[in-house]
Amino acid sequence: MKQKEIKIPEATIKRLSTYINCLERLDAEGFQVVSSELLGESCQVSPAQIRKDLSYFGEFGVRGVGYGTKNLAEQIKKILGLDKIWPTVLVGVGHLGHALLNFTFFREHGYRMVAAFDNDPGKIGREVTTDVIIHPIEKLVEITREERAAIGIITVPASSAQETADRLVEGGVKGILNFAPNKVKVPENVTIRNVSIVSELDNLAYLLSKKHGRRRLTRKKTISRPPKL
Amino acid sequence: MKQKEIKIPEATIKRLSTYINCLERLDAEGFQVVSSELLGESCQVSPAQIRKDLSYFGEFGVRGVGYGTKNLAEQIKKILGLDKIWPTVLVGVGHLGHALLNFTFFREHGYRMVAAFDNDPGKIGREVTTDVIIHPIEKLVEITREERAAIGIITVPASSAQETADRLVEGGVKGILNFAPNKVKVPENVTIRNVSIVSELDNLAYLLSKKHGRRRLTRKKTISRPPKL
DNA sequence: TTGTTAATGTGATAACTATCACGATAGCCG
DNA sequence: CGGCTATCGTGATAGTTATCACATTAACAA
Ligand SMILES: NC(=O)c1ccc[n+]([C@@H]2O[C@H](COP(=O)([O-])OP(=O)(O)OC[C@H]3O[C@@H](n4cnc5c(N)ncnc54)[C@H](O)[C@@H]3O)[C@@H](O)[C@H]2O)c1
Ligand SMILES: NC(=O)c1ccc[n+]([C@@H]2O[C@H](COP(=O)([O-])OP(=O)(O)OC[C@H]3O[C@@H](n4cnc5c(N)ncnc54)[C@H](O)[C@@H]3O)[C@@H](O)[C@H]2O)c1
Repeated sequence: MKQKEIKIPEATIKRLSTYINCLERLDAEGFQVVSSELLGESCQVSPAQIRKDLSYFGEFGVRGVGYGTKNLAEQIKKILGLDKIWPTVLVGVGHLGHALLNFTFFREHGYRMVAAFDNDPGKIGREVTTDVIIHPIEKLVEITREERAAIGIITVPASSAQETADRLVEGGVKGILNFAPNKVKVPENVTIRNVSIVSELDNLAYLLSKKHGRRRLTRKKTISRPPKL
Repeated sequence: MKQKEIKIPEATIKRLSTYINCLERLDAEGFQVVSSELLGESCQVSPAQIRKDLSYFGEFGVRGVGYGTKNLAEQIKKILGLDKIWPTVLVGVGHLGHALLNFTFFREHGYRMVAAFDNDPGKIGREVTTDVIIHPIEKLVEITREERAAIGIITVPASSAQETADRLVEGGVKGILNFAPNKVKVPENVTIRNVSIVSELDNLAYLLSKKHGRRRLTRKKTISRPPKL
């Protein structure tokens, strides 16, 4: 496949990440070779979708046979840049930050937590995991620079999210994963992704109230005005 | 707008959830009225997109003026079913489960944690928050039924995710939010949403390695075969 | 070597989603 | 009360993503 300046769907990238997981599980179950059908069954994506997703990046299978399980996982990791280590810092060691720092899955998949920061004096200096201690927020820029962290994770309250993002950018990170519910602004050359757990729940609530709630009103003009101004 | 059997884009629902947040912030900042432009600026969505999203559900604005901030937030909550309380249970009170149970935002936005479950005897009976105690996993079906929980949150290790989902379904939940990295199967009438934090990070890694990595190879046939079988 | 088989890779097509451009209209002011 | 202005609501259009269908081809067996 030619690799011109083809636009790759964002959804494809998201799926590739899940393929890795499924492939690792299938590999553990003893499948040395998987067809797009088996992989699709395993991660709930249509076989055609899988083949299309992969076709953006090259040819990884053998016609009439399938894909080498280990090999394909390896190739996808390379595509996603997970063959390299990504030094990562986290800001805001509260409930969620603590959970993320203790999530071993990350370090097993290409990310290395190199530092954590908080502004609560009571937390400074504590070891969260064996290799990460909590630094004062004032040292964020310095340490982030020093460690050449490429990714920053924001788990501070919404009110501090923007200033935290600014500091991370100053520290030189190129990507930010933001768990605070408000969007933050970053320069052009920094990538930001927002994780909105609440939106996911809300989505669920919407689907449930549509299916199990009272009947939907049909063909009725629904106008709901704001109070007179 | 007529409300026939129009298909509403999933992306619209996701955005509606974020609009609520932005509206609440703008309201707190003193804006009694917002235009689609201001709201769009605030939550980084185009004004046209916002108007289109809303138009699926009715007319909520005043031409030449804008939307009543409080009113619009209220209306969107009604659309998403957040005007009702959703009794919710959580299974697996580890690092992540603990963080979610302590996330006050949920209860302020229509969700009520009615019970938590774990299979670790050491955790049973402990109070996680003032109103939630940890029950043994064996009582899941019974208590979930009793409390009429509509939503279940899965924060157990991947290996236990499927059996947990099965129990939740047996307990009568109609929607599941799954944080385990593997997809689980549920009956037709139950809605499942997967939250993949790792995928989000991987997405970031992909974008970064594309932008900041070595030059992309262009127009070269990239074939990477699995080892000879 | 050649035919058979199974599963890939991909162009064409359908479905979905976002953007645009503008007509409609509420409020305001003279 | 009529014209002006700001902003909504929406049909038309462009762009994006998923699905389909099948030609292609590696492996294997005879
Ligand atoms: N807890 C969850 O399950 C959950 C889920 C989704 C989103 N979030 C979001 O994640 C963020 C953190 O949530 P949490 O529950 O962990 O909150 P938390 O209050 O437990 O933790 C916040 C931490 O950030 C620190 N902090 C505050 N201001 C800071 C600053 N300016 N610089 C550095 N550190 C600072 C605090 O000391 C605290 O340790 C919030 O924005 C929340 O909305 C949380
Ligand atoms: N920690 C994170 O930041 C994070 C992020 C993304 C996804 N996840 C996923 O969330 C899940 C939980 O992660 P964690 O870090 O909280 O793990 P954890 O080990 O801290 O917690 C798991 C909890 O589940 C309980 N448990 C195990 N099997 C159970 C069963 N069969 N029934 C009931 N309870 C059971 C354990 O006793 C434990 O309390 C995992 O699937 C993980 O991949 C975690």
